Amino acid sequence: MARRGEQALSVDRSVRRKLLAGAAELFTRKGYAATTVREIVAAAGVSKPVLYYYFKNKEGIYLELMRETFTKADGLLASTLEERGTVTKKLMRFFDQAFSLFLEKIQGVRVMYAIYYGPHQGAPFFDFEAYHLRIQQTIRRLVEQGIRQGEFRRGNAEDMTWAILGALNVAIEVHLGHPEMSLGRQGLARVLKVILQGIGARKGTEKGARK
Amino acid sequence: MARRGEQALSVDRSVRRKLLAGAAELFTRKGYAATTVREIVAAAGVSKPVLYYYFKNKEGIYLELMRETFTKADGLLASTLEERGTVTKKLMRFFDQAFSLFLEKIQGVRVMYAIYYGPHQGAPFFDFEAYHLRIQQTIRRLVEQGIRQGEFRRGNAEDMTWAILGALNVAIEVHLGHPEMSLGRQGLARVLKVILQGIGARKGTEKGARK
DNA sequence: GTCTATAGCTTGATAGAC
DNA sequence: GTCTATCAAGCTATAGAC
Repeated sequence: MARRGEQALSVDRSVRRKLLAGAAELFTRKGYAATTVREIVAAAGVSKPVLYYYFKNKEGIYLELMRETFTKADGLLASTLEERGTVTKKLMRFFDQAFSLFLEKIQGVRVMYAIYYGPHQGAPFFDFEAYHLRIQQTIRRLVEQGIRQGEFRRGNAEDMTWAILGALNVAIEVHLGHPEMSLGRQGLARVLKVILQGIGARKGTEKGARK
Repeated sequence: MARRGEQALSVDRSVRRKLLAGAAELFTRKGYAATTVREIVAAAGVSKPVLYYYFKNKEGIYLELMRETFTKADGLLASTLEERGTVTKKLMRFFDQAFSLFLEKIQGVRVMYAIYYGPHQGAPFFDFEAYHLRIQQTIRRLVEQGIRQGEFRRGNAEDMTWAILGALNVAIEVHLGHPEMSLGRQGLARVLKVILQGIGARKGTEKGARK
């Protein structure tokens, strides 16, 4: 049963992926509501029942697509908090991996953006907010840690969090709209550094920094 | 002719505004394609020909909505560059006014976001990119000016531009998704300060700032 | 089961009266 | 400036042939 299971799984994976990829492309281009199950299965080169086998229905494939897109992000958030080293290092690594993850799951992210900022189109509820919040809180904890450890300037942790998050947001959104002028991982790292230089405490000038 | 013109204009304005506001609300909630001319005129409490009188057609009201949303932004960009004073002051003032403008035209911005990140839905082309680019270039010029004048640290102007723009983006997007936790004008000003403190040159420590 | 023709509805748009 | 009445084009659903 194990062998059959594995074999089935590999075939499974291939068709499953095709369906998910096709659905993502169609959801992005035409929107969730305007995309028909027919089109999805046609794009994957399979028949309708195949979709209903792997996913319960159109809602199911959408939810699975969102789940698949965000599930790795959750792991990244958890591992970031557990990491050791300076907060600066943690943030740099987190941004680098988060951006890589974004690139890997960009089709899913596109669908997310369309649903989040556009009309719901009857798409089933998926808790995007929870992820936004978790990312924000992770960064905030890092910032607070940085302040406690004297690595960052004493100041409003909330404001610093938004400044940092802004860099990730901008990198993602530039890439979504203009992939050809994307900052890329290196660019994002540089922008983050620009911001951290403002947040990082400078040795010997802890106070009196502002005029 | 002046008097008649004025009178006509004031009545005009009222119905026009109602149509534009209703259209914005519907485009946001249901999407451009799914919104019918009938719904728009019903929301404004007028009959169909009224819409065709003020705007050429459905595309026309959409384009006018976008034009109305972005036209003031253009003036703001121009006046910002002409202003006098420190670059920091200019940036602070620009962000404050840009955010106020965003709040004033938030319905139009919502429609823009939906079209930009979502499916086009057959909406006529509107050059959002041009505005994004113009905002980016304005900030970039300010940054370069700041560097030239010794007000900002010598560094990659592009990276600094993205860091700054990130703050505005975040403030706008938080407000769009969670108006109740909006940074507001004050919050945005604080976040911008956080970033500028990193970009601004510190007196007497021009070099050797980083470890 | 599958395809196709068509009836009926909805849509964007206009003519002409007031 | 605004309305009623109406149009043509396009879509959806389905009856009925195969």
